Amino acid sequence: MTDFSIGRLSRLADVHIETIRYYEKIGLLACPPRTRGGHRVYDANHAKTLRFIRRGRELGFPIEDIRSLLSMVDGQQGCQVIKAVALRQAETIRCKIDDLKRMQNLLEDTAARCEGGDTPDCPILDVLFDSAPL
Amino acid sequence: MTDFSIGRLSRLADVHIETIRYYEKIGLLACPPRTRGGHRVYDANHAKTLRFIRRGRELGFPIEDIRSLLSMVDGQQGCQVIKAVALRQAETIRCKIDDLKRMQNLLEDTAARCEGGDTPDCPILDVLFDSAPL
DNA sequence: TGTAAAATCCGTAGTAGCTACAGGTTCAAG
DNA sequence: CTTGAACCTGTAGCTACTACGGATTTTACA
Repeated sequence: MTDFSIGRLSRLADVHIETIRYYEKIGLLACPPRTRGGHRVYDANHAKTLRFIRRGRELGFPIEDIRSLLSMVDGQQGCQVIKAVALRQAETIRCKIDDLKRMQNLLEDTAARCEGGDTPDCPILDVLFDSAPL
Repeated sequence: MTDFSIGRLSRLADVHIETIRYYEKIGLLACPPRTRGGHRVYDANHAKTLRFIRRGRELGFPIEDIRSLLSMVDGQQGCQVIKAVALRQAETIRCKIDDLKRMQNLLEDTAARCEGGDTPDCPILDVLFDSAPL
């Protein structure tokens, strides 16, 4: 009832089969028991953990951070450490957003100044050839 | 006068030596002449191209896009194609920003609701265990 | 129960875009 | 002429998967 194959787990958690095996190989997801024939048999706990992992990846956590978070779930660290990891991640993301915004502005402003004609000088190329910092 | 070693080019363009050799290997940067001993000798054109590449990478262009852009510089396509590449890149970046903003909001909101105490239930973990879409 | 198709197995290699070595050679300053 | 910095090549490693090939197992149907 509560047991399912890797294919079913894949659909349940929306994670590719190969990725599930990969997570097992790197020790992120516990090895499940096997059938006599060698097929993996998962249960609800595996599914819960795998969704946790997928969710963390979606939020941009590196694998090693997710590994830490998972050990915290089992451990007794309370919230502080977890909160710290989350805020560090939020800060990392904020920096990425700022970088991307600068890129986007430069690209769109430059493209707007480009008439798209056949003139030999193109402001986009000028920007690319210009080595001023972003 | 206008000639320099790979180390000097590296400092001029702010690109690691290994990366310069990598760009040469994948055919992005022209092979420079060599000294009798086999050391690479660059000139101002190499430097200009390399800065173009670095700038493009900073703006998030994939290598293959940069390769296209470089061939356009030599070619006669005019601005249209270049503008299209730039706008496509701007759009890609906009999507990335949107994704990241959603992640950041979720992380910061959740962390704010976390008291950081030793209570067994942590809203951050709840969010991670929750499989609702972002 | 037999069989055919779908699912799963494992291991390896490939992806992007570098980075880091090891072990040797060459160049430039004094 | 020596010494130490810079350079050479080639290979392996990084992150987080993805794709493949060829064998085996499971499952659904007759």
